[in-house]
Amino acid sequence: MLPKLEIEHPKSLPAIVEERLRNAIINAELSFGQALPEDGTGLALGVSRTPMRQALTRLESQGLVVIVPKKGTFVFKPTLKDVEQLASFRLMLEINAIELSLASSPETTLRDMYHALAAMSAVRDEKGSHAYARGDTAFHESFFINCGNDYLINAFKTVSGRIAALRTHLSLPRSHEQLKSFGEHKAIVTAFEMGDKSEIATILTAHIMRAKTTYALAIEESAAAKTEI
Amino acid sequence: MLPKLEIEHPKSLPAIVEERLRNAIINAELSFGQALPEDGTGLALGVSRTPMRQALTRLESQGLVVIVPKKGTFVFKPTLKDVEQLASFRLMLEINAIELSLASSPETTLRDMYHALAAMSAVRDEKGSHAYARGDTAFHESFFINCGNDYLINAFKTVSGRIAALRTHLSLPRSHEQLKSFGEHKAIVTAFEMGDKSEIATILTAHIMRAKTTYALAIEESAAAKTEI
DNA sequence: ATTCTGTACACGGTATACAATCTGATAAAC
DNA sequence: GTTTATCAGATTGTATACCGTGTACAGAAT
Repeated sequence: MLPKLEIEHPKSLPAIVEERLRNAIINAELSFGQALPEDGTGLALGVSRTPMRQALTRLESQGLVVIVPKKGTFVFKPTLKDVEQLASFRLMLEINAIELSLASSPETTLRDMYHALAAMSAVRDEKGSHAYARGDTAFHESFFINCGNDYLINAFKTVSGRIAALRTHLSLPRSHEQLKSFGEHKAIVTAFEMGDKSEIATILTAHIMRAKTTYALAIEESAAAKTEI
Repeated sequence: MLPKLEIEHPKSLPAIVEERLRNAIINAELSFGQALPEDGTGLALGVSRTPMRQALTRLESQGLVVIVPKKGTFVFKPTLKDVEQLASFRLMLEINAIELSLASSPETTLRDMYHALAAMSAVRDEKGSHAYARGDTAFHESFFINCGNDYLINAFKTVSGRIAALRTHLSLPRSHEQLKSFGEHKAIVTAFEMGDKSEIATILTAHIMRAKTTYALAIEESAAAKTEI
């Protein structure tokens, strides 16, 4: 018997570009509405148009960029309607995912939630860093990783980029919100440990709807700021 | 104020190819696992590899084709696990969509459901035609069209191709199922008219789970047939 | 006869060239 | 001065050439 000597295949260029752009959008290196020309002018990635094009096509299906035929590709720009609909949709996915996780593999889910919670706790005071947001993302991902339904996971993946982008773009300046947010996360874990589904749903609803309000305010503010100028 | 005079832009080649391939997969013109080379060998679409590639990339994100690096692109091949997970996921989406439709625009939803029901009724006896399946698809789409949440619509769109493909590929030979199916659709409309949410959920669950069982059987049969040979 | 290996071929990965079209600016006409 | 016509630049749309990799088949060695 031969020992397993698996090697990792080199990632394809489109995959690398996609990941890089995704992170750039999520971490606010690129701003909403920013143009992303196919030839990569300005973004110093040394790839030709073909892989770039493919990456942009994939990002479009994740809603992170908007491709306007014959005009160009731009980073998505969230509207108030987007924020509201996204929050409702996300709530639906998360409630289903967390209930499935509770039913099928509560131990590993709990472990993953604790991990994320610890990471968030460690960086709670670092203002302006994206570490807390990453922990937040990881916390919510733990429901999906353990829910056991690949389609549900996939549905979350296609919106998680937008959710994460909203978080980093719109919630940084109000870091006192982090306190409330952290408390809610802990409450979710507690309710999960008790196996109280309706309590989980209640807290999750409050949590996500509060986040929605925060983002909605931020969007209105930035819209107001624009008309002032 | 000017009247709105929107024109439809000519569809891009990738969009045409995507739609054509999508329909071909859904209508069983292509079989599961079939290879789809980028240069279109065999498929008489006269386009070059670039738009073909883009179409395949988009179809991959809808789960209709599988792209294996350096090997090729193939029509997806549903497994038992797929069918089960897809049914659960679909059920979740549909229950949410139909409840939203009931809350926000019951009249137009009802109208759309009646339309689809009439179309199904008209072709109920044509065995082997895809007309009934199309009506079925239209019926379920009416929840999403009227639910008012674009993300929910989008999530459904990304799985509707697979659902429709399962329908045409795996349910045709058992056309006596159509009778039961038709009755369930009518029952859904009745419950919707009464505004009875829990009744809707009950029927919808039974409806989708029965479809799941049908597909699961068909897959097991075709797997058994293969090992016999 | 079976297994291994070498080679030819086919296909996807990427880069690039050329065509089509949109945008914005500038100039001309009213 | 306002409107329209024209043109230049830029950017996407599409086709294709080249390269690397995977696969299949045939031939050789055991």
